[in-house]
Amino acid sequence: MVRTPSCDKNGLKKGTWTEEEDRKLTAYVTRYGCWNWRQLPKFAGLSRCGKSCRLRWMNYLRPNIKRGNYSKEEEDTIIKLHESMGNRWSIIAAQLPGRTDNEIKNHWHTNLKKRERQNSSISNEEKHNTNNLAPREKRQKRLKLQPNNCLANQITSQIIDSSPSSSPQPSSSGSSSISKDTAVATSTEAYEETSGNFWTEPFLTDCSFVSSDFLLEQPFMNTEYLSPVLFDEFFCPYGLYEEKLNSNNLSQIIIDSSPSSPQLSSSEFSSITRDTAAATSTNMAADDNVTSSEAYAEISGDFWPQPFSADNSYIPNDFLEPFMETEYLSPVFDEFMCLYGLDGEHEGFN
DNA sequence: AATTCTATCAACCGCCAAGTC
DNA sequence: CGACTTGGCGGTTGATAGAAT
Repeated sequence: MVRTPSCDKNGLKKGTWTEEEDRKLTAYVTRYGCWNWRQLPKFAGLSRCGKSCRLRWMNYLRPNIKRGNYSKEEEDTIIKLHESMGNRWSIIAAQLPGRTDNEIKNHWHTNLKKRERQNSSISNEEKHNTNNLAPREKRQKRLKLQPNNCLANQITSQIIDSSPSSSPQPSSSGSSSISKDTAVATSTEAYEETSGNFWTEPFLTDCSFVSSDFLLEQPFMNTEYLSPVLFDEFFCPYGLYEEKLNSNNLSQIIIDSSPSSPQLSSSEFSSITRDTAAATSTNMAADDNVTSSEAYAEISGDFWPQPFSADNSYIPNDFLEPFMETEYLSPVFDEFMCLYGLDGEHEGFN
């Protein structure tokens, strides 16, 4: 049932995933999220293409994947949805928590298709014509199709309503991966709290488990040190951007990227975080007798492609110590600490 | 016991839409 | 505005387990 491992022309491994590879991928995505699937294998130490990693994670390693036999309710749902929507497996999967589109597709082809054939004779001319089309034509037809089925409309609109493109959220790809994976990276309790219907409602993260008063009291709120990106992300869920930015005289950058607030597009977000780095570098330059461009390079340099290799030695280690004594864990706490070389010192919290 | 057939499902492939440069 | 990149989707493949002969 598994493919024999082989390598493609670029030396990337193909075929069955080993336990070691699974461990590496799980460890990396759990800790850092999938900030870029294409780059991810390089930093996770995997000789796989990004697509393969994504597929493995989405279909097998992701938390809360339900495996094993399908209940009658699940099968009925699949059949009903397939009747109304055809092979739109991702939409069908969205209605079955824990099931992946690939798994549903396989189950359909191996079990349910036969049952449906037995139960009903296909008389619909439209269906007949559609089934005779080449895959590409089917896809084009499907994309042009205006759903006229109530159930299909209802489900599609539900999904669109919670999608990043229809609500004012950060980037579709960026934010969805951040929000999903941030939840994964959080402690178990927090993850359960934030996940709920997480996979179908990815933008409803509830961060009420940390008090904003508590954060505002922390020493780093008064510091001039500001991480270019992770600091922003760190405060993002708590809606504390404005306070922090104002405290750093960065009021020209008014942002609030909290998941429940009006959002930014990914381009807006990245330009703002770059701007934040630039502004921070100006402060650094004043303090450290370096040019702002040098400081900027130090901060932002390879930050996006290599988010955890930035040299942040300008942050004093004792700066975060009081915070490390808290029981509160931010969704990006690990990343935050890792960036400053403090990872591992707070393991007791988990 | 050996061989053939069938079912299963993880993984690959190509295409497309959206985002970015 | 066009080229390029990325993530996501659905169709398909192919190795293997288990059943049938």
